[in-house]
Amino acid sequence: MAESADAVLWSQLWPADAPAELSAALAAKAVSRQLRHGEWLYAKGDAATGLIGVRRGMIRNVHVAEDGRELLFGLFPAGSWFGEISLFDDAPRPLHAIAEGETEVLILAADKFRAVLDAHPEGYRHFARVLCRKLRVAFEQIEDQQRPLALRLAKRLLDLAAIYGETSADGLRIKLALPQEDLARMLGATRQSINKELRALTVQGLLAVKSGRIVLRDVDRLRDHLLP
Amino acid sequence: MAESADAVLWSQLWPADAPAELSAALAAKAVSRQLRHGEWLYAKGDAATGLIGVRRGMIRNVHVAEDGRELLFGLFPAGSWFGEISLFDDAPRPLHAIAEGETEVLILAADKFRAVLDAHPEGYRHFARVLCRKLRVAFEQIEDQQRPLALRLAKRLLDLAAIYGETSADGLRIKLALPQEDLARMLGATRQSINKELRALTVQGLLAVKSGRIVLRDVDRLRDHLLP
DNA sequence: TGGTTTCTGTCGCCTACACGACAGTCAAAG
DNA sequence: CTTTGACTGTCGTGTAGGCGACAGAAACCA
Repeated sequence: MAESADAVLWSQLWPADAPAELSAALAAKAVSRQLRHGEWLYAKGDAATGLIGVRRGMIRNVHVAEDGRELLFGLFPAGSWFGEISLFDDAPRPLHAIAEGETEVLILAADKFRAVLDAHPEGYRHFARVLCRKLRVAFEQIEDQQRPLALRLAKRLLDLAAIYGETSADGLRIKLALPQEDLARMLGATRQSINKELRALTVQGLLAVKSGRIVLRDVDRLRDHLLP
Repeated sequence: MAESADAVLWSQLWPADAPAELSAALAAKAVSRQLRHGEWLYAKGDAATGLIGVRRGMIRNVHVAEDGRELLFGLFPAGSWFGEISLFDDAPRPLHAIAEGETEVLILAADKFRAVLDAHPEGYRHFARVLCRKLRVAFEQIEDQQRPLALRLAKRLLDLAAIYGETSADGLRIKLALPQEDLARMLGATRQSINKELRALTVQGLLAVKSGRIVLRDVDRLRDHLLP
C-alpha cells in the first residue's frame, strides 16, 4: 500500500510558497537528513526537533488510530516547509511524519528557527497565514465529515485535480498514482466504499481511468454534483 | 433551543488568556457594539471587520450545513478575543458568529489590529500559539470523528467538565445548562442518539443529572472508558 | 393555576457504510 | 513467458446511527 506517492488531503494547503528569501534563510542554517521509503522522520507525540523542509521526495503526515486505521492528513512535496506547529507552541508533534520514497529533508533547530523569524519580520506573518490556511481546511474537513461519502469523494478528486491535474484530450488527468486504498485513507472510508463510488462516477461518465490515472471527464458537472 | 449559554466544542481553546498588557492594547483602540440574544455579529463568508473581543455575554461560533444542521465549533465567553483568522489571511470569515444572550463586543479594525501587533512584538507569538491550539483541537476532532458516538460523548463531557466543572458532593458538576440538542450539535449527532448514550452512562453510574445540570460521578472511570 | 413551550425518554424503521471474503486484472520481476 | 504481489471489482451480512413520531416531564408565563 502507498507504494506510490499518494496524493493528499491537504496538499494544496502547504505547498512551497514561502517567499524565496525566507526559504533561503531557513535553509541556510538547517542540517540535512536522508530517509528511505517508509522511514519515520518523527512520530506523533515526539518533542519537536525543528522545522522541516523537504528537499527531495515527499513526507506524509498521518494519524494512526488505536485500531490501526490510518488517516492521511497531508503530504508535503519537495519545496515544502512544515512542522512549525510544535515550534510555536512547544508541544509534541501532532502527527506522524513518514517518508514517501527516497527523501531528503532539512531540519532547522528550534532556536535557529526563532532567530530567523526575528531577523525576518515577514516570517511571522507568513507562518500565521500558513496556520490560518491549515485551520480553514481543517474546519472544512470537519464540516464535510457529515456529508455522504459520494460528495466527499467528488470534492477530494476536484481538490487533487486542482493540484496534480493536467488537461488531456479526454479531460483533466490526475498525474499521480492513486490507489483506492489511499483515497479511502484520506476520506476515512473503506476501500470497498471508494470502489463503489468511483464506479458510480464512471458509469455517469464523469470519470475514467486511463493507464492507472484518474481522468475527470467533466469537471463542471462533477462540481455541480457537490451542491444538491 | 440553545436558550442557555451552551457549552462548547472548543471552549477551552480560546479562553481569555491574552497577556493583560496585550489585551489592554487591543481594547484601547476598539469600538463597542451591543447585541441581543441570537443576533448575528457576522456570517460565514463576510469580509472581516476586525478582531472581536467579548466584553459581556458570549458568542457562538457555528457552521450551518445546507440541510440546516448546525455544527457548533466554539463559544467565546466574556474576556475572549477571536476572529483573528480572517485578519491574518485577508479571507472571508470561516464561521458564523452569533450572540448568546445579551452581549457586548469590542471590534478592533484590521489596520489598528496590525498596528497593535507591530507595536507589541509578543503579539504575533501570542496569536501564533492561539492558532496552533485551534489547529490541534481541529486535528483531534477530525481523528475522533471516526470513533463511536459513545466515546466522543464521554470525551466531550470530560472536556466540558474541565472548563465548566465544579466539584460537588456527588461528583464533578458541569455548571452550564446543556440541553441534549446542543450536545448533539457539538458532536454532529442527533438528539435521540445523545439521549441514548447519556442514559447508558447513567445506568453505569458514571453520570447523573441534578437539577438540570450534568454531574460526572466517576471521572476516572469515565476517562478509562475512552481507551478501549 | 392552567396553558404553553421546551426538554427528555423511547420506539421502529431504514440507510449508509463497515467488514470479511474471494475472484479477476495487471504489471513488474524472475 | 510465467510467477508474484499489488490493485480492483463485487457480494453478503452486520450495525451504528439517522429520522419521524409521540408521550411524559419540567420549566416558564400569564
